[in-house]
Amino acid sequence: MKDIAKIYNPSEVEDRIYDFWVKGNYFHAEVDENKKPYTIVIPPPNITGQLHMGHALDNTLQDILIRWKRMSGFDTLWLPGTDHASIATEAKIVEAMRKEGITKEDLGRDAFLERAWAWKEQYGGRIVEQLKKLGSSCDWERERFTLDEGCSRAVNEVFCRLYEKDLIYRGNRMVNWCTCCNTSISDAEVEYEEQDGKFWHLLYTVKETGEKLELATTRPETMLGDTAVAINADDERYKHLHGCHVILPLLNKEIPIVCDEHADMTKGTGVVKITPAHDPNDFEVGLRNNLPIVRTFTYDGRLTGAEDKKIADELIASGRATENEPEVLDCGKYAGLTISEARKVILADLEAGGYIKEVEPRKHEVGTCYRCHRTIEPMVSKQWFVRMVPLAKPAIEAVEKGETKFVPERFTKNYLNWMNGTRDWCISRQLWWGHRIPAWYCADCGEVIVSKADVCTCSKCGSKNVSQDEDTLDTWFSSALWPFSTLGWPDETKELKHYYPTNTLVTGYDIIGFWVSRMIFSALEYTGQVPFDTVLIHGLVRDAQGRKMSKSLGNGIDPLEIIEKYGADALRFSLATGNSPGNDMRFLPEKIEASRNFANKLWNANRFILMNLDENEPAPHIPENLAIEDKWIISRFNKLVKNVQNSLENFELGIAVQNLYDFIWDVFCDWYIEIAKIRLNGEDEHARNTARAVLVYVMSNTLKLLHPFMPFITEEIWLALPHDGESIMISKWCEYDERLNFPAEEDAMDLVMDAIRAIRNRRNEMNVPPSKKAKVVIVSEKAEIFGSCAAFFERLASASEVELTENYNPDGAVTVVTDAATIYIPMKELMDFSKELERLEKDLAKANVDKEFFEKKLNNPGFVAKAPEKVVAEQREQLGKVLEKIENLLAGIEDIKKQM
RNA sequence: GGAGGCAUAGCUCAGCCGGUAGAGCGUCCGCCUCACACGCGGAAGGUCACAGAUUCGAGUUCUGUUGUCUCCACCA
Repeated sequence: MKDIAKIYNPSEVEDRIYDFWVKGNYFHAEVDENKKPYTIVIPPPNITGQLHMGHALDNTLQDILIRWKRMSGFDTLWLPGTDHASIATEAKIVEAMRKEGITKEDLGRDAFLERAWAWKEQYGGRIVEQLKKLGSSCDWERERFTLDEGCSRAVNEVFCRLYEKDLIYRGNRMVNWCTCCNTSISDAEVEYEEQDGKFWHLLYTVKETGEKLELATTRPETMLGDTAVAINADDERYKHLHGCHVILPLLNKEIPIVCDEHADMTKGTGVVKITPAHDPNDFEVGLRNNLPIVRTFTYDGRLTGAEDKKIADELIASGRATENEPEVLDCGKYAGLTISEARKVILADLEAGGYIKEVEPRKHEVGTCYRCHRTIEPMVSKQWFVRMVPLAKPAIEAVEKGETKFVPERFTKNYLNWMNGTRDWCISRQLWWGHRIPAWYCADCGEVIVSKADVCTCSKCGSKNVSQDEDTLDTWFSSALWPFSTLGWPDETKELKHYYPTNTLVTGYDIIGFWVSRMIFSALEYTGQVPFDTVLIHGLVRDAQGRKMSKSLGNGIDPLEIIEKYGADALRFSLATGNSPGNDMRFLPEKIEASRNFANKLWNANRFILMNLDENEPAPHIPENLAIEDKWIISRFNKLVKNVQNSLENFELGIAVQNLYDFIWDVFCDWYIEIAKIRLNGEDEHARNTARAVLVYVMSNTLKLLHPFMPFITEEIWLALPHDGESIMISKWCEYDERLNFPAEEDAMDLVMDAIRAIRNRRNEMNVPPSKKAKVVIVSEKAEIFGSCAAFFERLASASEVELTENYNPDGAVTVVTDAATIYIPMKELMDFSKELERLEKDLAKANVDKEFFEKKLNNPGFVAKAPEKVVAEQREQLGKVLEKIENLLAGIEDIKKQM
């Protein structure tokens, strides 16, 4: 028999096993109409990304589900891929170029895209390799990329269809503008941060009455773009000003006082300055009151000047301007200043002119870009939008009807809130890396042509002077199509028919709005079906202090380092343990060590079994002539199968893993293996064979249940044991079998184990070392059971011999009482009678408390009448046990007293 | 302002359908027992945040309070 290391070394095993699986082609899915499909599409990680704990958790959960379903006989597909992550990737490339002293504009679009693809080639594969280290059993042959040909085709198809249905439109709207990334971003991409700001109270002079009108603002630098001030129509303070005007300071421009519901009488002075081009609310006020929209900021965050004005004026003069086209102001002396510089200069000028009444400190939430965390500027800009109301409606209904379920259920509400509140989705981005918008503009007649195919000629005027929109689509636009674009949509492929709709989507609660909701409405619109039946939501992995892991804090834990040090199985096990759906979890070093120890325990249990096997040990089976302990462990294992199955079906992976841990460690290793040693070391060959067969049967099948959680070590061990089939990952999942329940043996073992524990406990209390063996005398009505298990006491309770008797006349014996037996250990030299008496009386007091508890319950007519029969019977049984124990204790006390 | 999570042993967390509270780590005691010291045996430690309600019975359901965290909206 070859040497097996005492300590399991995952790094020696994991890569080898992964290669073995890949060679066996076990991850690959081929449409099999005879099998029920089970499909998961991976949340595609960004190509710029490195595997972090969030990915590790997300993919561990997916791999557990997919491996379980694969073993359960489903035609399983786990479809992997990566996301081009337009803004994040472009930012990284631009940053890298900056270090070389090159800008995007230097390169031009085509050369830039070449660089981007090269980047993708270089880094896109990295995260995939990292997912493999984790053990992910994805079908790598079907790996996709959101910017690959198929996905791009789906994107164009969708864009055109939505445009034809007027669900996509282009227009001047208020958008969130990042002056750093130089692009618009969607509402979902804005993160609000509390900042210390100031509240400036300004004085605008009313032209007609000469009075000073006080209004307050947090953004004085936008005042050059003011085109009105608003008051509430019902505000008694300002009724005399209806129809009047104010003189805008610094510009000396006359702007109207308008009445609008937006002006809140209860806030501040009730007067609001209106800047339609640079504030979302003011934009709405502007539309309602037909106010001019005057843009004073450039898209790269400076104040507009003569050149900017000229361009805008030309556009307006050409007649090409569309609805809500903003005018542009030449800001004169302020032109070219950055927005923050402008604030200082404008404030200084207002101060000098006596226009500032007071300055008040104020905390407020400022919108920042989720990518670069710079302040977002609200800007009126011409962008493409998806009309959300008609699309959201069916998506809300489908979830309300339960066609897609969230686990845990509470996230349904989260989703519905998001869907109900969502505004039109700004989908165009001023970026190059992404799906270019399939729209062409005719320079001669202004026609907009949206087309799947490239356009060279204007369909309206025949001009060749057409050019494609420079912008690309929001990266989430393609992610939204992921569950079906990856299966070949818009073609009716056999994969799409078989694997779609997918089954489980596993993701974090942080992207329900970004991604989950968009997949649901997209799928309903284009495929007429929900994209998945269940969304399994998990929480964030936090650091030991409960903080979010982040780059800036530097508190992230690298899963790859953990894998290297402890093994992927230990990492996966840690992430699955104690994890309940939707809840955040902390990553503690102790936990990973505990998981590593568990793997090692398993390794050594197997080492023990292998050491005892014959060379020609038969494959796992249940042998004849089972001993009581065999029936007990088989019965317990059968229960484990049921529990694990139930837990997995309810997505309670943390509970499943806990059941496995307890069974393997506490039940199988600490009891069954120890007891099996009796027969293994004995002379009876039949008994030896039986014990070996049961060890192999239970171990091998338990490994199957554990395999989804710890794929590597279970495969390594399973292959080392006698086995049928080539790999555990394609072996048949265990099924609960009513015929393998042995309740009588379970009860009997409970009595015996209880007695063994009681003896150990008492010996410990008396500081008797395990090496000091002592005779054990058992007095019990269930002598037969104890008789058949006598050897267990020798092995596990330091018994030198076991005597069963109906009457025992103790002469200096320690008394140990359980509800099934009174046990005497003659150890006269160690006896202290008064202490012994004290102990027994203490036990008696405790037993009497228990007795009262159950009696009170059972004497309660309400309980007996209303509680389920089963519960009443259980309580009666408990009481019976307590009464027996009391009887045994009283007898023991009598004996002691006699001897004193 | 709206919505939601969490509050259980010293620490980190489980606890599904309501029926005298569990794990890991830590602590204490004893063991190198022929698979494993990444181990074995034993012990201590909890008014399950607080107050009500429902129920024969509540850590578990409902209402409120407090603390804490998160998401969404808004703040001119």
